[in-house]
Order: sequence, then C-alpha cells, then structure tokens
Amino acid sequence: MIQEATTLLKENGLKITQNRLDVLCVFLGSEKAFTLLDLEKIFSLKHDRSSLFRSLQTYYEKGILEKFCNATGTAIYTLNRHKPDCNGKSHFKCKDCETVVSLPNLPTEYLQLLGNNKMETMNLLIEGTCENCQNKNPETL
Amino acid sequence: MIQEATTLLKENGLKITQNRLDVLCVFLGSEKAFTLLDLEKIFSLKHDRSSLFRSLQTYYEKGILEKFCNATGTAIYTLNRHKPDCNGKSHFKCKDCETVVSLPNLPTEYLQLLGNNKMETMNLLIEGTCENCQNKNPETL
DNA sequence: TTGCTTAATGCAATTTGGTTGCAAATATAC
DNA sequence: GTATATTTGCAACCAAATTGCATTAAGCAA
Ligand SMILES: [Mn+2]
Ligand SMILES: [Mn+2]
Ligand SMILES: [Zn+2]
Ligand SMILES: [Zn+2]
Repeated sequence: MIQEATTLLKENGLKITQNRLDVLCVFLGSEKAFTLLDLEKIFSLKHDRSSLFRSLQTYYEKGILEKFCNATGTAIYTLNRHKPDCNGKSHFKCKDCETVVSLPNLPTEYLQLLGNNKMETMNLLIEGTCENCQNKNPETL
Repeated sequence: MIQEATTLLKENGLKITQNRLDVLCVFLGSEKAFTLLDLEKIFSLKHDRSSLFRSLQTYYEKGILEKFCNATGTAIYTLNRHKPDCNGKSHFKCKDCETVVSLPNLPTEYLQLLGNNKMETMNLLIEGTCENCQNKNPETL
C-alpha cells in the first residue's frame, strides 16, 4: 500500500514525505471518511495538525481526495472514487461506521428541473445506516 | 409583510419581538439565502449576533427556515418552501445573486441505488448561475 | 556522496463561525 | 399596572480551519 501511495505521489508531482505517505495510506486502506480531527487523533504524536491539514488540502487540489461537508458543516474527506465523467459529488455515508460510497450521477431528467439555471457544482450527501450496520445492531438504538 | 411575520410567529407560539420580526421579514421579502454573517451586516447596530443566531435557530426548529451548508461548510438559511412530503432538502442556489430555489424529491429510481443502505437524511445543493444572472452578465466573467 | 535549493513541516498564533452563561430588558397574562 | 417567564445584549468561550515564520527535509546537481 505504501507502494501505491508512493506511485500516486510521483504521478502527481508531489514530494514523498512521511506525512503525505501516512495520510494517503489511511485513505487507501479504508472505505471510510475522515475529518482533520480524525487524522489528528491517528497521528497525534507523529504529525502536526497544520501539516495534516495541508496534506489534505493538497490531495484535494490534486483530485486524489474528495472533500465535502457533513450535516454539521465539518469537512470530511474520502478517496476520490468517482468516474471522471461525473457531474458532481454524490455520496452515501453511514452514520455508524463512517463508510462512504460514491453514488452515480443524478439522472438527467432530474437535472432538467433546473431549467435554464446553469449548474456549476453539485453536492449530494445522503446519510443513514449501511446494510452491515443494520444487521449488527438488530433492534437496538 | 410585517403582518405575515406576526401571524407566523403567533401560529408557532412565539413571542413577538423586534428581533424576530426583523429577521423573519428579511426572509419573507426575499428568495435569497442568508448566513448569520449576512444578518449581522444587515442589523449591525440594531441586533446582537447572538440574538440573531437564536432567532435563526428558533425558526429552524419550528420548520419556518431551512438550514444547510454551502460548499465551504457555512450554515445558510432560507425560507422553507418545501412540500411537507419532501424526503430531504434539495436546493439550487445562484452563486451570483444568492437566490435559492427548492427542488423536488430525488426520483425513487435513483434512491433505489442505495440498495439496503437506509437513508435518514439527505442534502443536495446545486450551485451555479440562475437564468436571470446569466442574462445580466452576457459574456463577462 | 555531498552540498544546494526549494518545498514541507512544526509550532504558535489567528481567524471565522458557531454557541453559551448571565444579568438586564421586555412581552404577555393576569 | 404588575407579576412571570422569555428574550436579549454582552462578553466570554469553543471548535474548526487557516496562516506566518523559522526550522527541517526532499530532491537534484555537482
Ligand atoms: Mn469521523
Ligand atoms: Mn451570503
Ligand atoms: Zn455502517
Ligand atoms: Zn442569480
């Protein structure tokens, strides 16, 4: 996985640093979403918050990570798994296990409801409980 | 319009105060979205930020206003124009004039893509340029 | 391999948006 | 009008994001 991270960094013309490798491996090894605070906890001793922040920022700018806001307005990041033809960012995020799945484009019939309003960005976040977590917590909670 | 505001307050069992009337009238008189900061600017001398905040909060709890986050994670509010049967919050917001229009439910065929993942909340924000603003700024920008 | 140059990092400080405790002011019911 | 409960202003606080700057480290060239 560190190999994969190294390659990605090279492909994007980024210097290979411990911070960047560490951060990227978190994402490469998981389907989950992470906030800056999550990373701070993971790397509390090893890396400073500002450096983690700057790595997230860099990855976002390079399109390696996606960034969006949860219901409370906190930025959350996930590996960008969207197809290049994607017309925006659509995700389902499990409130329990934090797993994020990318969803396909909104149907064009729906977008036609915009009429002559021109779409530039679009962001859809559906939150709920994933199949796994529903089975884990049968009736409880 | 102050009449309309007064009625809304009464209907919701809220005391009629200058702050609440002022805030509500901002929304009743506009199709736009406003942040707390927007209101602070409008009422800089007349009302305190914390009171504006609490009014927004109250209106949101009563379902009079909608609250969602823009791309940068800042909370924005608009008059709630969604139908009661709405399965989530979908909006188009013009980046230029800030006008917000509510969009209908996502089509059920699309939601079926979630499979057994259970939706609890959903939030769609499409940003772009409204028809009006496109015509105002023909080729410029 | 060794320096040189530039970019990345750590640390501390700052900004921004959101939120709260509390005393004073105000709205409503009596 | 007065009593009571609510709302407000102010100041303080909090969380997340962001920045300036001196130090350190990565990559390249000698
Ligand atoms: Mn998290
Ligand atoms: Mn605004
Ligand atoms: Zn889950
Ligand atoms: Zn517009």
